[in-house]
Amino acid sequence: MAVTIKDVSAKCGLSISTVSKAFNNYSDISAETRELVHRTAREIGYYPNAIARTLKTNRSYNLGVLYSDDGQNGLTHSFFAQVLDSFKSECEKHGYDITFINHNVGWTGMTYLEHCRYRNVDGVCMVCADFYSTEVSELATSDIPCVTIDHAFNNRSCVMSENLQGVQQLVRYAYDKGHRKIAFVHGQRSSVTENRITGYYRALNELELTPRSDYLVSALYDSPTSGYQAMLQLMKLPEPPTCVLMPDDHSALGALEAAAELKLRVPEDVSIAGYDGIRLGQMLHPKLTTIKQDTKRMGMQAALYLIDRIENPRTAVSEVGCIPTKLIPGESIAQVKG
Amino acid sequence: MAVTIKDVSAKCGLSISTVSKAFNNYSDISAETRELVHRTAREIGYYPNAIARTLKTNRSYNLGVLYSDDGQNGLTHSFFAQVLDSFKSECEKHGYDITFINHNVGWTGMTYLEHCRYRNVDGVCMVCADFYSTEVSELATSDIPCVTIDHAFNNRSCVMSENLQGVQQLVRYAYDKGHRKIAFVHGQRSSVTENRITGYYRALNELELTPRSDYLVSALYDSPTSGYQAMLQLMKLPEPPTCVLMPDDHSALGALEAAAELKLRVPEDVSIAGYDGIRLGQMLHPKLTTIKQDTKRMGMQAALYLIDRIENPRTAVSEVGCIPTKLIPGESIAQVKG
DNA sequence: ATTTTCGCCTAAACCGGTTTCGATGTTGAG
DNA sequence: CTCAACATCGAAACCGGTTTAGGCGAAAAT
Repeated sequence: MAVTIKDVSAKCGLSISTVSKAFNNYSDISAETRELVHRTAREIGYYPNAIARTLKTNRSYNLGVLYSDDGQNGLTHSFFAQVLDSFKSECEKHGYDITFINHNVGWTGMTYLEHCRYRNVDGVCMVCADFYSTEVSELATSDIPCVTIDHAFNNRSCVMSENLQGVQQLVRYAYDKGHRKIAFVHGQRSSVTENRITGYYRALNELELTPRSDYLVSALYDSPTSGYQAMLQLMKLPEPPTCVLMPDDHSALGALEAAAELKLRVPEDVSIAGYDGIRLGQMLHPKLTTIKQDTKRMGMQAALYLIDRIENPRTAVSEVGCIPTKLIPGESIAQVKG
Repeated sequence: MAVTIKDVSAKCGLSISTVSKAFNNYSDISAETRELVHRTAREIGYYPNAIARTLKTNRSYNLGVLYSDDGQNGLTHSFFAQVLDSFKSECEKHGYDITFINHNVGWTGMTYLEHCRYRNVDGVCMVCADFYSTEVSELATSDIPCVTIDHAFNNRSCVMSENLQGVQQLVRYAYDKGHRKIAFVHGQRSSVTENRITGYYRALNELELTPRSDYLVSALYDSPTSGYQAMLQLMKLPEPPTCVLMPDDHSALGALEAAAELKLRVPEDVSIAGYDGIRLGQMLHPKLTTIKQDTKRMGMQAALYLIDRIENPRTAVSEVGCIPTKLIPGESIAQVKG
């Protein structure tokens, strides 16, 4: 059914090798022949088959994307979806397709690394994965080029959102608005969380506020329910905070819900901030104060790093890209009188 | 680097063919030999390479996913993301990976069909695509098994959300709440839109309400801005509707915004409904009245249909699956006094 | 004892390309 | 006129599997 290199070679009256060389711009093919081959190929709709090419060259022009699908929401996760979307379009510009790497395929479970070899991916990008698992680090330390997002492995390229600075900026913003009792709700253990907590403490320190252990609360990312509970917990304190920084916008929605239930007006009675800058945050009343991550640039940068490592294995060094965040003032942090 | 069938055959002292056959459960391999092969494979971590297998068998265990990435938000589109997520996990259960099909890869543009052949996908699922384009229908009428979601091609399997019934149900709900001036805002031209408009008219007809052309407004899917404008347009009418049905939840958010700007309370002054049932709709005040589409089941069903066509090319017939929707009452449609 | 049948395994072709190496004809230098 | 250099092209090996056709020894049938 599909048209192969044989069809082209037959139609041109040339050998298969010559056609292949013409397509790969070998220097020992005359300009006319090359032209003839290309014209004929276009005529009969020939494209070299990726599978066959891969088998011989071991270059699939296929990149793996690894994320933890164990969590309830994989592709639905808005941060991940945005990064992925951008990563994907950059890859396509360079002629790469993408494939999801997982360990639940059909048979007896393959590991991530095995899945990568099974599909001959040229490289792999890891986002929102469980970076502490042995399976992930096995892949990270393998010979397969890889880039990580929001986590740094030794000697591997990575793209980091400036989480530390982001939270710092947010705390300062709250401080400038007159808040002194600023609580921080953090997500699950991860590099991101660690950086954000560090940012929180660093900001408090800078502003000469004494950290209180009851103002540091644990919750889950992307979970309104969990955010709801964290908010309740904080508001029940004998001395509740006047401003609460949530792990992300979705959990902030849970916090807003909790505030509403407690008959607390936002931001008059209590201030709340999110993180991520999802579109819907700006459609709320009050508009959500939040930190916008530049997901578009993160995905693009990751793709560029990865492709660079693949196409220039010698010269390419592992790079670390820091992508700046941006504070979106919104209206959910109120000005407090001194 | 990677371990191949040769390594297994060498270690077992068997020929390559025997190893291959042992792996593919050929009957002319003794139980002991088969056992030996499998054990050795497990020991040295061998998995048959998908690329090599595909080349010979023309079965890639790879499925294409086609969606229109021309729109601004591809993977970010919440309906699409949900369907895809479910489709993907069902595929993985059956040992299939997925690849995105597009026509922007590297070179001179391949068509969708060419991309499918280029990657040897076993089948392709089309969602949120431009079903009216020649390129898409070329693929749909090719010999590659395919399944569509929310659009029916002749003689091809498809999964349809019950859009007609969904809208009908929504109109009836509004009617039962006392509304008589019910406007319908629809999205871009597509089967979905056509079905929904039909559902709208059919419901009006059933309820003996006379349709008014000024109550049928055009907007865009997934666009708060567009929803905002549509809402303004409707509210400026000399005789504005008391209830507005929006194309989806996101555009409903735009409509809510417009209402707020016009100092209209929802639902006291005007009622608004969405479509899709996104999580955030239920976190608003008032909670959004909407129709929940069973995206999970849609994705799963599509995968099952597609895999069935692939694995049983003889017996499989094109099937049409209708996935029921569910009304989520919410609070954004008010009871109106007769 | 000879032939048939069977059970088990291997050799080799093949999938659709890429790439090495050599063949051929042409040209330029000596 | 001879020989080297160059420009073009093709034959064949190869990538890692699958699959067909056939080989070989042992058991069963004649």
